[in-house]
Amino acid sequence: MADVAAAAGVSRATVSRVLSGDPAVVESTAAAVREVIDRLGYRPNRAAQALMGASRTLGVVFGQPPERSSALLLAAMQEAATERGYTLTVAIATDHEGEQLRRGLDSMVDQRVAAAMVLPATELNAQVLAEVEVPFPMVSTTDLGPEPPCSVVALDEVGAVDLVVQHLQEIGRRRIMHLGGRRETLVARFRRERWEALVGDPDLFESAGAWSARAGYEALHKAAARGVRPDAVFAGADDIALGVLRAAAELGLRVPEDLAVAGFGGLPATEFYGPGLTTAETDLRERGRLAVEECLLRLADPDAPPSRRLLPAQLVVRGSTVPSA
Amino acid sequence: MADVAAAAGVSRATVSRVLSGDPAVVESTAAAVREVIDRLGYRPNRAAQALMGASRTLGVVFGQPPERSSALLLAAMQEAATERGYTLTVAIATDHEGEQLRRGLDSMVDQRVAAAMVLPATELNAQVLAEVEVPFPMVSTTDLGPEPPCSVVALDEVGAVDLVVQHLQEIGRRRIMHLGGRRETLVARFRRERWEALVGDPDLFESAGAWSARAGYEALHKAAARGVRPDAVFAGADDIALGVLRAAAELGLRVPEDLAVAGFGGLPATEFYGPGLTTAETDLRERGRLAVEECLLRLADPDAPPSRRLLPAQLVVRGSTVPSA
DNA sequence: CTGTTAGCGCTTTCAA
DNA sequence: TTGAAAGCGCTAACAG
Repeated sequence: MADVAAAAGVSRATVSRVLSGDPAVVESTAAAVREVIDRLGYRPNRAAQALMGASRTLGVVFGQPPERSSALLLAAMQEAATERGYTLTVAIATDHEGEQLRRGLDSMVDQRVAAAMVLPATELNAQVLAEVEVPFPMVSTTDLGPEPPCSVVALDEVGAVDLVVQHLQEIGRRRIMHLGGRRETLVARFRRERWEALVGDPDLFESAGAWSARAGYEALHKAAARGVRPDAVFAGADDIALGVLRAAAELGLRVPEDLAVAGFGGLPATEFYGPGLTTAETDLRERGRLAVEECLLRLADPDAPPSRRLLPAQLVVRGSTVPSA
Repeated sequence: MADVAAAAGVSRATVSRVLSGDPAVVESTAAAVREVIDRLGYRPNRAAQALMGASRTLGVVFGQPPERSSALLLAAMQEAATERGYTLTVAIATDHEGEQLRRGLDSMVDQRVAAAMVLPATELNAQVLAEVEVPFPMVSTTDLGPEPPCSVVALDEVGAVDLVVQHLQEIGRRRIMHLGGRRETLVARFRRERWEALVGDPDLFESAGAWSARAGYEALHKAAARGVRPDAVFAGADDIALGVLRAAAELGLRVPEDLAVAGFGGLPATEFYGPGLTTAETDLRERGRLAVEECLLRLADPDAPPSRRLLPAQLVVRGSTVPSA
């Protein structure tokens, strides 16, 4: 930086101001400095910047083992962050006690991140989020209900469930079963509660206990053994639905005639799950992008109240609920 | 840190030594300092540490849009890094020109990472890797062939292809077609080359152009239209195989009787792809862990020659090649 | 074995 | 509108 300053015939302070886009610098000086900066290929030292408080890095904390969807979210965040001159640092918390999330946040504090995006996943993690004190703004990418303790940019779970269940009802299904994912999880509860509000028969619920195909497979068999006879399944995740498809075949149920099956998530591969899986697609790119945006907004205005943005899902109808032409 | 030093009745330098586990500090002093450290809940400022050169963060640069497998890799790296007191910062490069990879590495330089793990993905990115000059050790998580420009911790592609193709041959298949993934990609070339060495009929190749189910679906149809009549398909990725399964059904081919199908990757969900997908499973946890290990090894001994560790795949045989009992 | 003394590269008052 | 000076929190010689 001293070199740049010398070459441009200004002080280091001025170079610093140009770097941060300080409008106080007169344009002619600024232009000259910028010219020297890229002639010399100068790049500021992030660590030194961070030392002064104004770090240009955002934290990402995942409260569950990363899946394809978290990867997509991360990619979107990374892209948006890069565009704004920020970099990303990540932590992953996969325990059941919320302890790792706390540690992950500690690590973000140590690194002096400007703000953090958190995917709390479980109820316990959400609680940690509500209680923890950190010196930077946070935004959750999972909904935390009304009056959230921090900003939220998440999927509109209620709306998404409505989309799926109403579709199932519109095609004439009356015994719509729900197969929930990992129990400890916030979204498992949201989805179940909304489904129950719409369907009203708790007996048609079965927890798969995980978001996997195997879990879905076993859950449908278990339900069948219990004597439950649904004419539709609303699976809590696409992979759960994949397992259901196999179980249905083994139970002699034709899809969609005897059993309509809908997933949740909208993985690209779902087009080829069985006869094509009907599913609620969520825009993870948009979610990641908005999460970064929200971070920067909070940075700009630290004492604005936390906002809550819920993004709509989109229903994709395929052969698993409506026979294709 | 000054507070800790004062409370422990030592100098800041000693606190710093205790923190870095300097054996020069006598155990009694060290213990006293540690006691004060966690009584006061002191946590060192990473940025300040980084300013001195010895940053405790590792970079991860993905050369492709992150998928489930990169997510798994990232999780494993994160876990291993945390264990060793390191944190992770990530960049993603998805362009076709290698430009973004260069930028990603620049950003790692700016952040003064101690070392970086890179997944170059494409040939162009590998070239960038070979040419770029960075002030930290790098380890590639994709193989770069013999005499790599940096350390490599990757899947043994040759061995994995052998596993799959030999299995197909052992069950009596003679016309083993290969459906390759994204063309620009290093592993697409490795897999194709090894398949060709084993099978010897370039006519049985078709590029799907991407790693997706849709790409696999279209590729098999295209091959069929071309008049190719394979009795087995070795897909370059699990999702490609998923698309193949559907295309096969549409072509009136029974799996596995008329067409044996094998995937590559070992996604958990493959158990429920069609009749269960035979696939080459790779241990991403291990790969991530070893990549971190290799970073630390290089950090400890900067002028050791780059090493090349290739991890074996494991064949999982399922109904898509061998009818289940 | 431990303390003193200089910085690392940047930002930010405060003056000019 | 710009410059001078004073750190941010830590580590690394160099003494002692």
